[in-house]
Amino acid sequence: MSLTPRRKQPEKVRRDLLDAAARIATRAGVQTVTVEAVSAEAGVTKGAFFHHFPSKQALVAAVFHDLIDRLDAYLADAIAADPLPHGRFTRAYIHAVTEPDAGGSDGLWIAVYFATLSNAELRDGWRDWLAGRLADHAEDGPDIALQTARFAADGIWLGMISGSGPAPDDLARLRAHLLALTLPPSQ
Amino acid sequence: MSLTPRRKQPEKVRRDLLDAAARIATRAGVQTVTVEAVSAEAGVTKGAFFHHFPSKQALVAAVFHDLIDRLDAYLADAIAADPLPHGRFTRAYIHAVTEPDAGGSDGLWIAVYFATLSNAELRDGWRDWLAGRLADHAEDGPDIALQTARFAADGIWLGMISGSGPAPDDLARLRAHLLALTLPPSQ
DNA sequence: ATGATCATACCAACCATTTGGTATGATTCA
DNA sequence: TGAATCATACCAAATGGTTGGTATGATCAT
Repeated sequence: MSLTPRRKQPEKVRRDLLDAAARIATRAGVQTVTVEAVSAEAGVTKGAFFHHFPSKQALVAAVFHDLIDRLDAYLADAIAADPLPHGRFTRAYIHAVTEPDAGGSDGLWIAVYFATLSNAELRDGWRDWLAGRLADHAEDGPDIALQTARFAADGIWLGMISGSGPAPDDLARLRAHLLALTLPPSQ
Repeated sequence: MSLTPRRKQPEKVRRDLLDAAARIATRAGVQTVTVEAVSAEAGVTKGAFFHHFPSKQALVAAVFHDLIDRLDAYLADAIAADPLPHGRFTRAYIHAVTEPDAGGSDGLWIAVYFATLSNAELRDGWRDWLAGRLADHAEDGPDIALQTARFAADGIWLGMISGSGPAPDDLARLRAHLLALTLPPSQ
């Protein structure tokens, strides 16, 4: 690990491009994510961009999968740390979606929205991913209370990224309430 | 309604442009809403478009306000028809958001998403509108169960427009469950 | 070791298309 | 006639993508 920086470091450039795209989407909105803007933000030229990605679409897909992977890792950890089986997945999902910096860097979730909603192909990818996770935790699927809690988390997330979300202390109350909803019926 | 063809009717052209924009956004996504596409869909040229709207931004804003007005009318009706005071607004909101053709033409809600999320100014407009409605029905605001139900409705709506929504019968079950959540605690 | 060889990583300039917007002229209505 | 309504033709800017070329570093025969 030499201190003299490697002059060519393709992996880092590729990573920088991915991060730059997410950062720009977070900072200035979806429509400002252009190939040139991403390249400039990463400190590189368009030529380099198209060396690493065959198209802008490919970059978007890469950002998407990158975040999906992060989300998967977060969920797996949270589920493993949860001693109560019932509603595990839903609780982890609530945390991941509701805490802005759950997946790593802050606000990166806006990029998920950007990738997901603005593109039909990735929209299907998101749907399939969610269906897959629900299949992995089949017991969380049909339960109507858990379903409701997950949709409420989605709604809160939508509010957060669209600026009409709850105030911070309201958010904490809501999260606690949603988590309470995931507990088994107190029969 | 004369059979003699083609009298000029500027109001109708303006309406057609608004409807065309919403229709295109619904059919083919946000980024396909261009002034040329909207003009063509309305059976008119760009010249006519810019005669009725000073900019594309103005068109988007008009679509937004148009749908807001429709939503307001729908909510007012639903609230007036609801004999139970507690949770009136939230129930009306659930219906409006959860039933695709609640506001009039089918699927027009995607245009709300398009107008709201893709534009900072209109995002603020949506937030202010929602805050205003909640102020009108202050009793529905802080109640955590009602808050949860509204956010869940938002989440369902998000799923519907992003293709990852619940199946039709699941949707009916969910709506019923959300409506049940709005009833006063059975003390 | 060292020089030739070659693939990878990157840059700078350019291209084709699309987009929002404008200028101007033709019709239509009052 | 004169104002409103629309069409045609055009423009400047931005965008995704391409091209030709350069710099760097790994490989390998010598």
